Amino acid sequence: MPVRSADQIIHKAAWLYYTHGLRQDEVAKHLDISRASVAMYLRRAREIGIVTISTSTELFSDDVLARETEDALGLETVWIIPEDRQAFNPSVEMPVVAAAAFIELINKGDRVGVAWGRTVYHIADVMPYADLQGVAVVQLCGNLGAPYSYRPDQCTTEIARRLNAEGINLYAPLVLSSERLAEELRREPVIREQLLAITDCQLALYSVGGIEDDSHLVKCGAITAAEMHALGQAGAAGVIAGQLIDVDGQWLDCAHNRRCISADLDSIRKIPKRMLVVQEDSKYEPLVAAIKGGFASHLMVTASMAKRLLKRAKGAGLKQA
Amino acid sequence: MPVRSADQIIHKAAWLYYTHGLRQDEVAKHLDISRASVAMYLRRAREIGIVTISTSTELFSDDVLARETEDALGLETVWIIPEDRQAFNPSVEMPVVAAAAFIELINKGDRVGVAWGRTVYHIADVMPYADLQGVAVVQLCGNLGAPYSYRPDQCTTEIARRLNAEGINLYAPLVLSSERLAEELRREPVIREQLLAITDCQLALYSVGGIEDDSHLVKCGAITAAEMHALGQAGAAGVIAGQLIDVDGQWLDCAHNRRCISADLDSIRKIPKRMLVVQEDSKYEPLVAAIKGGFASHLMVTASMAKRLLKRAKGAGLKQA
DNA sequence: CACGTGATCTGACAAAAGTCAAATAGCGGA
DNA sequence: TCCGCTATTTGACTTTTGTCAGATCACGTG
Repeated sequence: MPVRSADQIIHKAAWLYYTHGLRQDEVAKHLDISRASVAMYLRRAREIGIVTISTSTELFSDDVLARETEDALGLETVWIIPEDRQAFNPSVEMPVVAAAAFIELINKGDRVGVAWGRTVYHIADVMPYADLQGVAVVQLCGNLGAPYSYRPDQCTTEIARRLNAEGINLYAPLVLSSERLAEELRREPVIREQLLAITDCQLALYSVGGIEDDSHLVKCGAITAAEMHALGQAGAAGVIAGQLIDVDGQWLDCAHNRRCISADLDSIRKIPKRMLVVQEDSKYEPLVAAIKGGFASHLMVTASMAKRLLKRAKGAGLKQA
Repeated sequence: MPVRSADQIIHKAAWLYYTHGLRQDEVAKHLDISRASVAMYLRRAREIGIVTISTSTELFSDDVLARETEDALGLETVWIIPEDRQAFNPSVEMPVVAAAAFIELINKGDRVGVAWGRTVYHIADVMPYADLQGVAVVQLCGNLGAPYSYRPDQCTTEIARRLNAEGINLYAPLVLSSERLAEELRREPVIREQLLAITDCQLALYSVGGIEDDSHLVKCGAITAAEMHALGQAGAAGVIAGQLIDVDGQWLDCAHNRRCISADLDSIRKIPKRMLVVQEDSKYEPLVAAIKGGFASHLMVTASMAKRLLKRAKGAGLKQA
């Protein structure tokens, strides 16, 4: 066997086939071997990794990153928001792209759940108008007076309005002053039904909250900064639909969560398409927790965030359970 | 049509198909579209150029260069000798690789022509031993006493010996003192037959000579340095099988050529596989002439030479006629 | 609101690619 | 030099893919 002749012929066959677009029998004729051999060489070429989806051109680098992140994290779809590009601000563009992607995920007759947060509201704010009759937009978490102009029910209502869909609000506060009251309210038929109906959603849209002092729950007055600190000590890692989750994405057994009226985390996990949109790169830890907890099947993040996730996944093996 | 969703689905389909190796119907199921659409997206992906032969990994960069050079110059096979790699000296390695590649080109019962020169001798010197009975190694050009230890007949003989093949020497001088004598000798039946038989060769091996003062013809005393200078002025660009060619690779009408006993250039051009091996990067112009003249179907050069050829071909369009 | 436009789906057929058992060739060791 | 081993190659067969015409659908327009 002469020097590299084995690789040589494999590479040449792959070149003629993939770059020149010849048929296998043409390649065979060209190299004076049988077509079956060409098929074999091509299989090897693929195994070796000679043939790849274009990564060389800058054009597709984000797409490749998206695909790799999907594979590494076991997600169905990942959207990457480029950031290096000048005049391209994730905090402005991401909601627009997210809204478009979100609409794409909706099928006729679907029931879609919408949680709450700055990100979700921003998405609602740029949601294109569409005619999705027969679609129902349901509120995933209880209400809460907000220091800014977006309350959970407003998100739901606004999205439903824009999509010309039915809006189904949850007529309950997000947090109650006592566990007992929360428990009782949850048992109320109206509320109970609505919470149960969440399992029927085909699609959910939410972000994940942080547990810093400037977190949404703190700003809205649902939790004091001091309490949040304590919760962080107790293992809280992020917020999903108003509820705290630990580093593994599991429901955190704490006073706040017990006093919460919101979608049961397991109900959310059962929703087939769970679209998680994260704008801020600072939400890395909450995001990791959310992914671990299985709260994302569809994820939209910045390129740098995706790279961090990918790096971590490759190193340790962060897969959703 | 949402932001980039068109490209998005094309890229994803290509990813699942090419990287994950899913079948088209599996991809279709995954993306919830018809198989026909998958086929369409994949076609577009190929058209756009999403699928490529790996160029990212250093591993194959030389192979890619080889394929590109083949394409640009219309050659059948190009071998690249890497040079950047440390402890890899083209002048040492190339003959070894050339010898191996040369043997690969020989088929049972073939008649192979061998010309003469430092390069060819070096190849002969490292030619592996093989048992190629039924193969004939024929000498392409007349003999010439050499200042070093390699004469044309020695090249032929040595290669034939190593390959255990039949050696057919050309019993004539390369250059005669008069055109008349050369003409008469060419008409001699023995010589004539042998020269005609060159057309029957399936394979030829040679290098291309330069026209500098240190060129082989000058060193061997066939041409004086002064004559060579004049020939250069007259349009000589290189030497093939002892004969001068112009910049277009055409036979140069000059005294030397007319006094030469060697393979007719057209006979050489008719040989299906013409393996041209060039070690020195300084032979760029002669090489270009040789390629233009159609003297190469198989070419072995250094990476830097290939790059120069490629650059030129891309710019101007240097294709063999 | 009918219309045209462009994209996608369906189903079916032809073409190409994948696969496998058996034949063959190359290669090292006895 | 012969033998047996392994890896490659072949030819025949099955599966997958490419492609087409017509139907359908979404969407923007006059």
